[in-house]
Amino acid sequence: MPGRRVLVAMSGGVDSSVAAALLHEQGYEIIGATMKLFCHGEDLPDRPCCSLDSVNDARRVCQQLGVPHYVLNLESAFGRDVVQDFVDEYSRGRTPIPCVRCNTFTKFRDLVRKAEALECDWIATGHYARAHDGDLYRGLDHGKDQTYFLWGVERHVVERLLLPVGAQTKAETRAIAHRLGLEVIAEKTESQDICFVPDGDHVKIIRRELGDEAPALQRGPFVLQDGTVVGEHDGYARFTIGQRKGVPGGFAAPMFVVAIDPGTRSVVLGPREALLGRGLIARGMRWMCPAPLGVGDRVSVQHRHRATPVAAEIVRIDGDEIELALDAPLSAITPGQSMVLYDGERLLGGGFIESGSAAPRRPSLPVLV
RNA sequence: UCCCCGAUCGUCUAAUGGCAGGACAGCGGCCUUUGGAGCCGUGAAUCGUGGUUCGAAUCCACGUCGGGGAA
Repeated sequence: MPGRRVLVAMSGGVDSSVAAALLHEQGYEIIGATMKLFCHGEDLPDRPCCSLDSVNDARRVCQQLGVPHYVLNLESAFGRDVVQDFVDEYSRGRTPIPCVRCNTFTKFRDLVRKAEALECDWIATGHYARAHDGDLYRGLDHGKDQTYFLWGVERHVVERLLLPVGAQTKAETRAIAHRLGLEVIAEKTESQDICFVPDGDHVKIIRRELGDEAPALQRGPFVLQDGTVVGEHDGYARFTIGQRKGVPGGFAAPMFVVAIDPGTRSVVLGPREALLGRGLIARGMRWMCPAPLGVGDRVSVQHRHRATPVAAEIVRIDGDEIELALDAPLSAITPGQSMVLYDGERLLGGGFIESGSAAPRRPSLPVLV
């Protein structure tokens, strides 16, 4: 019989502050915790999360609620599991998704550890998602749904997870913040950019970690799919599949990055149609649902944040590798990004995209014997 | 040292005597807890100097630059 003590992850933003306040209102015993994931050096103002200001905002909300507040220093784990991977992925010509790795390897894992140390019965966050009996469902406000970033959280964590804002809209959350007197944070802007990249320039991080000589930061050719060289770029780490910004002009139609080849440092360009794929392979597959699905099962796949999911069939599973045949083509299937499987609103699991393919693997047809 | 051909936004190009237009790139905004995309908005050019003409990117002369040819 679980009690009422809950450890709330508080970033200092609107969502997690309201989450804490709502649970407090409902009679839970709240303990606030702010995770310090990295050090910005000389602290930058107005960072939506992880800045000194944010820690102070979270502390202030806890004071207002009259509850304790802890700061968890997770800098070394975050550096190892998130920042290092971020840099490695770019070096390999892939596009990392640090938010997923942070949720999977840092945030929730250490939050649970701290919750156990404090003998909490529950943990809570300000994510727009809904948890019921160990399953995770999309946030009621589909425009704000964050399940795409949460597929790596383990089921036993979800079983103890409270997500108070997941069943309401962002507008409602802000309204509640005002009602509860959380004026300072009620109108904070949405967090954006990668939290450990202060000014949105991720190349700086790569340079800091790998130095100016890193191959991913050296000049290289822009080439068309037939091999024609059409220009020069300042480092393939500045590009991702589907990107249009920064590619040379002079074509009749917009051109997009369709591939990155770290071996030759080539950034391959092609028209919009060249981005379409009917097959997808992912690795690091994790299932959140109690019983993993198998070959022949049908799912709904989302291959990037805020993309519309498409129906697909599982055509192969080898260990943690999975291959899907898509009913409809997806654009810009990007190695390194997440693909998340759903059954309607319910999150089934996810993995990291290894590759897409133009032609789907032949779906398994029923064999008549 | 002669003869051709060419030169228009950052790029590719349209306008062949009548307001220099488009595409792509750029920039700004919206959107967004990754990177992108998308949507809305926006700045940007006739190689130079003369001449012809009511009017020149367009015709003429000279020059500059680029490409090709010529002992």
